[in-house]
Amino acid sequence: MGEPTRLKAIAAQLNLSQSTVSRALNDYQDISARTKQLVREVADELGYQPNMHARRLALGKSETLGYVMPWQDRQATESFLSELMAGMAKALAAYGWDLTVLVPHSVDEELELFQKIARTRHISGLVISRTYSDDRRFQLLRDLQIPFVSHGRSNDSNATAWLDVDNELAFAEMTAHFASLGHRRIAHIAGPEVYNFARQRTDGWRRGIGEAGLDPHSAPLEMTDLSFEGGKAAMQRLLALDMPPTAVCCVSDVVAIGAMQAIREAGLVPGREVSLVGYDGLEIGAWIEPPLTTMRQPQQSAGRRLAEMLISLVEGRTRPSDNQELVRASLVRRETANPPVSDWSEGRQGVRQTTRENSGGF
Amino acid sequence: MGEPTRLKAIAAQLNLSQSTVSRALNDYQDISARTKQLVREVADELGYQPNMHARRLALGKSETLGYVMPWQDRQATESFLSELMAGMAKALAAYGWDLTVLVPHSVDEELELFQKIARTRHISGLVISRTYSDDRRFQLLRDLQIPFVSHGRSNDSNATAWLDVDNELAFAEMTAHFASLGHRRIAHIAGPEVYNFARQRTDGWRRGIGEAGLDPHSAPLEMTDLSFEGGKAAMQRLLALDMPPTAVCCVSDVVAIGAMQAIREAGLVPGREVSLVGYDGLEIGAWIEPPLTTMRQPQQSAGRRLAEMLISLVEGRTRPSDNQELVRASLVRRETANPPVSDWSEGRQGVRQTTRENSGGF
DNA sequence: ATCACGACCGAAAGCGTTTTCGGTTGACTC
DNA sequence: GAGTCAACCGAAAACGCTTTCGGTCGTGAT
Repeated sequence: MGEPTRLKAIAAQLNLSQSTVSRALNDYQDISARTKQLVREVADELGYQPNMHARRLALGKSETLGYVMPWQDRQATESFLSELMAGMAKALAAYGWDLTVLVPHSVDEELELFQKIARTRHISGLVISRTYSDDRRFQLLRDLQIPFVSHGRSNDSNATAWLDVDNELAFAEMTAHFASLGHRRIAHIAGPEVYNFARQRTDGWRRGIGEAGLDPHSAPLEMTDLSFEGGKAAMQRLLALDMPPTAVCCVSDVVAIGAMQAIREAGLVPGREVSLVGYDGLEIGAWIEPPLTTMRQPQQSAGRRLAEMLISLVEGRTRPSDNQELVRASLVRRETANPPVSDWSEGRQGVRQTTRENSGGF
Repeated sequence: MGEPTRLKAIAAQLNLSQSTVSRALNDYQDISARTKQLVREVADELGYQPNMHARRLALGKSETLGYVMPWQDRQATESFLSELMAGMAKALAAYGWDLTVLVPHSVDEELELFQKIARTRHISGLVISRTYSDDRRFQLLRDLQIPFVSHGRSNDSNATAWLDVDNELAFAEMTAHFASLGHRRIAHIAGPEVYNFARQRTDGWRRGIGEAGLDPHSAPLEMTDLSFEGGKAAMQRLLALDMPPTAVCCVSDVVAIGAMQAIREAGLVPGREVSLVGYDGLEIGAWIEPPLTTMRQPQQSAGRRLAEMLISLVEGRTRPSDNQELVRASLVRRETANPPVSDWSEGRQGVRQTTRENSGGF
């Protein structure tokens, strides 16, 4: 209680000047070891903590990073956001830096926010996420000379700092996994193309299809938004095909859970007639029936890396292009990815309204 | 690009002194309307934004609030955390304040963190959550004279600021709801007593039991931790009772979802032989089979209120005890709360290993 | 004994605001 | 036409830190 102890107080107590104390605490070379020792002792005893504002004003830097929270489409991101942020905050705390969260209501407001930050400079670096394939933010942040790292790449991220999962590899592997289980009709429920990660995942799936010796052009592909309802509707469309898929690579867990619902409502069981794999590694996936097989990337360590990269950028120790990191997602085997059951879809043909020729191919 | 514009620059451009410009921007009375107008125009044109550190140093306050993220037990809280934080951040942004997130690893570290904040004062107020019935933080924060508001009450929160859901009312209503549907054996799966909200919910359930004319002492009560597994295990214990409940009030959605799993594994269907209601209003509850009935409180507006209360505390406009707010949770009717089916448990008696007398009671 | 030179420290100038305290105008009173 | 009083503005101190620039020692070399 009372007033916090300032530099002045500890200087007075030791009959030293304020500047000496400051340099002692900052480990300057021109202060004797003995003095440093003394100063540190008294500082500890008095519980000295520097006034951040004074410090940051003098230093001209803020030691504060901002995380731009993706908020336009609440649903999909929510669940692991806090984990990511916790990872960042913990890493920053180790350096004595702060994390402030920024919540723009719209894209335009986000760009305005950047302008403002460029002027106040009270936030010295930004982490952005939910990157688009065409993402205006990259150009703007470069122009404004705000250090930043993106969680996810973009067409415009060749020379900037980023941390991304290898989405393409993940979905190629996912597809290969299905192929190795014996599936031949492996569909993909894709997310909106504007999101770069959605495009990457589709690319990965397509690559996997090709590598499995299947035809990418005839492989079933449905697009949807990143929601439960979207996944459900997309799956319904897939089930209405002449040759429904026996396996589905879903762009996200939430979408996959929606797809499972559609499968059940069609009188089938997820993981039997139709296998599926989600993406994100949401814990809830383990709680549904049957538990959803998925792919996970560790969010907390991602947060840590993002923070570390950004700090080194702000400090000028590295260049943006030195901070590009691709991490690998890993498969979380649960119960929705199994070998195909033999020809269930033929049995269903009778049930369906329209009966066309099964187009050849596979 | 280039240097941000400072007060000095706009003063020079207008042949005014720096202090005049400052006062003009802050709408002091001793500056002529004309001058104010001029200053504001030039400021806009140059895109002036004050240097936060200088401002906060001069003002002696930080215009930054901290949110202490509950991190000890990751699981249960995660999902709506980001929503809460978004609510806070948005509200703060309207005042030009910042939100920084704090992630202590342990209780002790949290207390240390408070000490540090008390000295640096670079965070002028705290929002804490996950309150315990006996919560040391309240006493400490008062001693340190750090303005704070808690999201949830405690034994020690009579004179401090808080925002809480009326947990007791919610669970009393939940229980009454079951009673009105015709249930007589209404159980409760409770959370750890250390959490104040868990205790409140148990109290509410007990009150509801009494108000329904049932006997609180013989009503089935199981405690567990706030996890899927915990809920599952607790439900298994309830199902092993001589007279299993036909309805269960669950302390949280996650616990309820675990309970549903146990019900299914016992060959029963949630919402038929055993009804249940969760708490939290998680979206995922709508995605499982059958969709989980639950109770919800709006997280985002809670965040907003927490921020507003804390600002007014920091500004000294109100006293802590003026900021106590109880909000009401509302029932989200989905499909797991239905009238009891007639005497399913008698049929099960044969299946069970031990067959005791059904004790009379109700 | 002088000079140079490190080693160590103090004085003081910033950093960019806010705010107090006077000081200069002009109009208005009597 | 001297005095009063607003109205309006500038100078300067303060906030608490960092950092530059000298300055004072004692030591060793000359």
